[in-house]
Amino acid sequence: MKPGKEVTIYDIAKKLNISPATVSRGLQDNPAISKKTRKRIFDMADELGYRTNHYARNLRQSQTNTIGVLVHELNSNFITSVLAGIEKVTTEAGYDLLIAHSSESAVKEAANARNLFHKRVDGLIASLAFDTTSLDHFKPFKEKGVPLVFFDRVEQDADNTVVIIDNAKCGYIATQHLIEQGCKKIVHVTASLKRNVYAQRYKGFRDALHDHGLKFEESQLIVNDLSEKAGVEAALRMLKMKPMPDGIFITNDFVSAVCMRTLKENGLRIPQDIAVVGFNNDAIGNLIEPALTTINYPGIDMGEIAARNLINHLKGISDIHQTNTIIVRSELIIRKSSLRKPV
Amino acid sequence: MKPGKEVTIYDIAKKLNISPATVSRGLQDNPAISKKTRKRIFDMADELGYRTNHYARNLRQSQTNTIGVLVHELNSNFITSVLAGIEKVTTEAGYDLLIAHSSESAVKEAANARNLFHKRVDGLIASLAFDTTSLDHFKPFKEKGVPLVFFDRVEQDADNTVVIIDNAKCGYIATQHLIEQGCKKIVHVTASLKRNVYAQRYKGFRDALHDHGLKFEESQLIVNDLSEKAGVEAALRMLKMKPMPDGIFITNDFVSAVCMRTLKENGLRIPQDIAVVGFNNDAIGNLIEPALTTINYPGIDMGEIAARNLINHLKGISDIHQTNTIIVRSELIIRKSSLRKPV
DNA sequence: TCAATTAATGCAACCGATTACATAAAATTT
DNA sequence: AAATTTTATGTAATCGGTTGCATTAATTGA
Repeated sequence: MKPGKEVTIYDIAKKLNISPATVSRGLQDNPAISKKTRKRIFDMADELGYRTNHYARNLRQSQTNTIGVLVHELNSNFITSVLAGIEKVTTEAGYDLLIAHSSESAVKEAANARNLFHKRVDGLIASLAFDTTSLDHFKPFKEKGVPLVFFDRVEQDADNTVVIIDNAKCGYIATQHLIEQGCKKIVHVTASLKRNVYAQRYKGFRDALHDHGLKFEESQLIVNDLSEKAGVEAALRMLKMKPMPDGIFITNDFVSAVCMRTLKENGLRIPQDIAVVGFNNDAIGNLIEPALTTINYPGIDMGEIAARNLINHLKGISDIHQTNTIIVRSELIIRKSSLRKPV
Repeated sequence: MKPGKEVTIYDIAKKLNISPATVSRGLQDNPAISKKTRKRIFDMADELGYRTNHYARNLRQSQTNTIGVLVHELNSNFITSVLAGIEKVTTEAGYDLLIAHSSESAVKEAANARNLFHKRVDGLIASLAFDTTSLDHFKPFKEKGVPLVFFDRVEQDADNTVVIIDNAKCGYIATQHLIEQGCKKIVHVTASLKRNVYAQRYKGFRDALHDHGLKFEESQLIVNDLSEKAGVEAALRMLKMKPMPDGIFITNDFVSAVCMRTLKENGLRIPQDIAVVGFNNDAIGNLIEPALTTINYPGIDMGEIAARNLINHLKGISDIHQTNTIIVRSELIIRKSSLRKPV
C-alpha cells in the first residue's frame, strides 16, 4: 500500500461491484444488508486496509462523537482518577475525549471553553477553576443545546446537572473527628470560599464546632491558593498563634503534607501537639509521617457517573435536566496524624 | 439564535452578497482578499456567531490537525509535566491532542495505537509501556508516513526520533554519589530491564560500582513493577540480606518513598543505616522524611521538544528523520536521604 | 401462475469548507 | 487610448461518508 493513498468505501464498492451506499450500510451493520454481502464487505475492507474517515462521517451527521473535559489541573490523584472514569465510559460508548485544563485560571478556562465549543464537542464535563465567578463562557453551549455536566467544583444555584460529594458533611465529620480526639482549637486551611467545595467544607467545619460548643474566631480560618508556599505560610502563621491550635482540618492532602513538614521542622509533634486531617486521599498521605487522616472520595466513580449521564442524555436514553444533583459517597479514613486516643 | 441551526460560510456569503470562496479566503487571511471585504466578512461572522466546521475543513484537506499522545500512565509528576509541555506547543500551533494511556499494558497500548491510527492523527508522540516488546503496532503509521516521536521510554535501535535523558549517566552519578557517601553495598531497585530507561540506569549503576572497585552480586538487583506492594517487598527483602545494604538506588520516587517507609518501620535510620537515592523528582520527595535525593529531569522540556520536532516536521520546516536522538539535561538533586557526610 | 409483500440494493443529494482555474475590475505601462 | 499587469472575486469540483427515496429481486399468498 502506497503511503498517502487512502481506501474509501468507493474503493470497496468498486472491487465488489456494489454501490457505496451498500458498503456504508454493511459497515454499520444495517439490517437491510444481507449477511453474505456484509461479510464480503468486511473482508474486502480488511484486505484493503480500510479505515473510516471520521471527518466525513461527522460532517454528514453533524455530530462529532467527541466530549470535552474541562478541568483545573491534571496533577492530582483525584483528577486523574476522574479522568480515568470518564475515559472508561466514553471509550466504551465510542466517544473521543478532548481534555483541556485551565491551570486554575478563569481566563484560561473561558478560552478553553471557547475552543471546545468551536471544536463542536457533543457534550462537556467540567470542574471550575478557583477564581471562576461567571459562567458566561458556558452560555454558547446552552444556546446550542450542548449538554453540560459539572463535577466536584460546581455552581449549584444554576440549573446544571452536577456530580458532587456532600462537602458539608465531609467537613463536619472531619471536624467532629478532631473534636472527638480532644482538640479544642481547630484551624481550617482552605481555598477560595467562592468555590462550592470549599464553602461547603467550611460550613461543615463551622457547624461541627458549633454543635460541640466550641467557639470560632476569624483567625481560625486560613484561606490561600493551596500551593506549597501557601502551605508553609499557613503553618508559620499557626505557630505564631496564642494559644496554638491543637487541630487542623486542611482541604487538600498536599497542603496538609507541606504544613506537617513545616510544623515538624519547628519541633511540634503530630498528632500529640497538633492533630491533622486532610482531604482527597492522595497517595502522598500514606507515605508521610505520621500517615495522614483524610477524606476519601472516589474520583473514578464521579468520572463514570458524569460521563454516563452525559452519554445517556446524548443517546436519548435519559434526560440530563431531570437528574439535577448526584451525590457520590465519601468517607473519613483515619490514620495516625489525628489519632490521639486509642481506637 | 435557534439551537441546532449552524451558521456556515454560505450564510455569510449570502448576507454579504459575495461568494463562499471569498468568505473562506477572507477568514483565512488570504492576501488576495481586500482589507475592506475581509473586515465585512469578519464582522458578519461575529454577528451571526459563525464557527468553523473543522470536520468539513479536515475532510477537504485530508489532515486532521490532531496529534496523538500515547503514554503508560497519567499519574506521575513526570508524565503530567510532559503533557503540559506537549500541550503548550501543540495549542500554540493550532493542533488538537488525543491522549491515550495504556496502563502499562502492551495490549492496551496496541489497541490505543490502532484507535489513534483510525482517528488519523497527523503525528504521534509515544512512551512505551513496561512490557511492550514489539513495535509492530506502530507500523501502520510508518506505512502511511505519519511521523512518530518517542520520548523517555523508547526503542533506540529502530530508526525513530527519540527524546530522552542520558539514563546511563544518571544511573552513574546517582550511584557514584552513594559511593562518595561511603556506601559499600548498594542495591538497585528498578523495573523491567527490557525498557531502555531501566536498562541504561542499571548500566550506569554497574559501571559506577565497577569504576570504584565495588563488586556486584545478583542479589543487589531487584526488578519489579514499581507498585506500592513491590516497594514494600523490596524493602523486606533488603532487610533480610546479610550483610544489609547501606545504600539503595531506586528508579522512581514513589517506590523510594514506600521503601523508606517500610525500612523506617523496621527501625532503620535513613541515611545513617541506609542511604537512598530516587529518580524523577516527584513532589513527594520533598515531603517525606528525610527528604529524598533524586534525579531531576524536565518533563516539560521533553514534552515541548518532542512536540516541537513533530510539528516542525509536519509543517515541513525540518525533517524528523535527520535528528535522531535528542538528549535533554538532567541532574542529581541532593537531599537528606543520602547525606551521610557534611557537604 | 400472477399479484402482493418483503428483503436487498442502488441513486443521488447532502454535510461545509477548500482551492485550481477562470474572469472581471482596477491600476499601470506604453 | 489601448495593451498589459495586478488585484479581487467567482465558479465549480472535491474530500468521503450517510440516508431518504426509488428500484429490483426474492418470497409469500391466493
